[in-house]
Amino acid sequence: MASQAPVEAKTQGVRRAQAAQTEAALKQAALVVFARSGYLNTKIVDITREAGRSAGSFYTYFPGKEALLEALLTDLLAEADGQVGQAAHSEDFSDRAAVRWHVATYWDFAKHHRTVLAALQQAATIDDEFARRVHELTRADRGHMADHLRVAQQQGVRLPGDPDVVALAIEALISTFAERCLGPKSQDLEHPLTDDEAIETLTSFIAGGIGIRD
Amino acid sequence: MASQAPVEAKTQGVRRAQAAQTEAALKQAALVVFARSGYLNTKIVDITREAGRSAGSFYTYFPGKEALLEALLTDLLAEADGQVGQAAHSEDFSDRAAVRWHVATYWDFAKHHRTVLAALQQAATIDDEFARRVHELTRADRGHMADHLRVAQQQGVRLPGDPDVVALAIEALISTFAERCLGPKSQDLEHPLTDDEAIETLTSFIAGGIGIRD
DNA sequence: TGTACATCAGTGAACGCGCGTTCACTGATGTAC
DNA sequence: TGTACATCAGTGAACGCGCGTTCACTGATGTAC
Repeated sequence: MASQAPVEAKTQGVRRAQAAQTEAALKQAALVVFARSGYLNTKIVDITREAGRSAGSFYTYFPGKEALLEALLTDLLAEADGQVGQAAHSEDFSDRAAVRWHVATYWDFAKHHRTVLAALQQAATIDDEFARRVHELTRADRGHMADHLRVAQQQGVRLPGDPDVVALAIEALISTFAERCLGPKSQDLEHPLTDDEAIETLTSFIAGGIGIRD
Repeated sequence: MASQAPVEAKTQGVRRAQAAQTEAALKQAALVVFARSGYLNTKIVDITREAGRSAGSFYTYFPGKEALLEALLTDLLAEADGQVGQAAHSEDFSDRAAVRWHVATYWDFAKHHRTVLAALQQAATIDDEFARRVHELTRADRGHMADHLRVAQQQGVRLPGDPDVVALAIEALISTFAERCLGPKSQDLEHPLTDDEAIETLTSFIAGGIGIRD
């Protein structure tokens, strides 16, 4: 496997590949351990042990646990950006389908990235810088949603409050509900939901909540 | 002040009073520091310094930070129990007023106890035992709410999903929205809401969300 | 292709910081007579 | 009321654990000639 590297990469190649592999192994191991114990409970050696490396090896790639989490966040954003625009969607939240599209998109995202999202949340708890970044990241979403809500307003929908406030409420609802259902320590429901049930329930709840009468 | 203690309490009284005062000072100081820095970032000496005592003094009253938080939780529950039944309320969530009553009650509770609630949340992040207790405490609320939703269902209201799931969604919405608006680090809104605006918006959102057409 | 030297990923024992926790001590309060 | 001793809240320096971080070392990979 590793010995079958491309011929043109012979020079410097093995070392570079080794390094890349170790860095990837550390990130992957971090995801495993974060999911098992949570970001805050994870020690550097937990990660290196899971990755099958020595403790010192960690610092070749990351100056600390925070930097590793930032790398995971960068990966996540890169992946998310890669998927942007892959599907056009309606701007108009007076349309239930537009609401559903947003709910489903966030649900899939939250499901796929639940470990990193939970880790970011935990990091934000004790680290103001992470708190700021998480807040910044979600602000875009809220603004986006508020715009959609304003469109709906112009269509005659009577919102339960200011669009920015309602957007905050929707975000609170979806993200916390997703966390409780998908999170590593979801103990909240006896009967686990299918994705579709969750998305349908959230969509109906939000559609009704913002005043869509269908 | 301290020297004007009641005459009948002379024997043993000063010592007991001193002890009680120190314990209270530590709890009060903990609330101040938790609000300022968060539970997880708070060190024992931060609390004793805020209380104007020495580090060692802490352990006369609490075996550790967790025990202090548990004491604060006990106080909170005692206070909440003292207020139970002070107002009868409608069981029927097909009535918007019943929904509003619940929202307002939780909102006042969350506002009054926001520091302890945030601290518990943080403790639950790294401590399974606290996670279990928080989950246990909120389960009662969810069950309560699910019952109300079932009543509404019998009144012909078409819920967006299973009553237990909808109750989970409502709890997620209210608690996270309250945390974002009231929490020590609420940076989420440019224009802070009045309590009434928040309660009205939440009530309308939830009433619409569970299918009440008013 | 071969040899001698340079570079670098990876190791793990050791170091040291931060902070929780202890403990010998002080002085005030309480008790006994 | 007074005296001698006992108890206990409170002190803060010191101890030590846990864990992040470093660093001298190894062996494999890469380079020069």
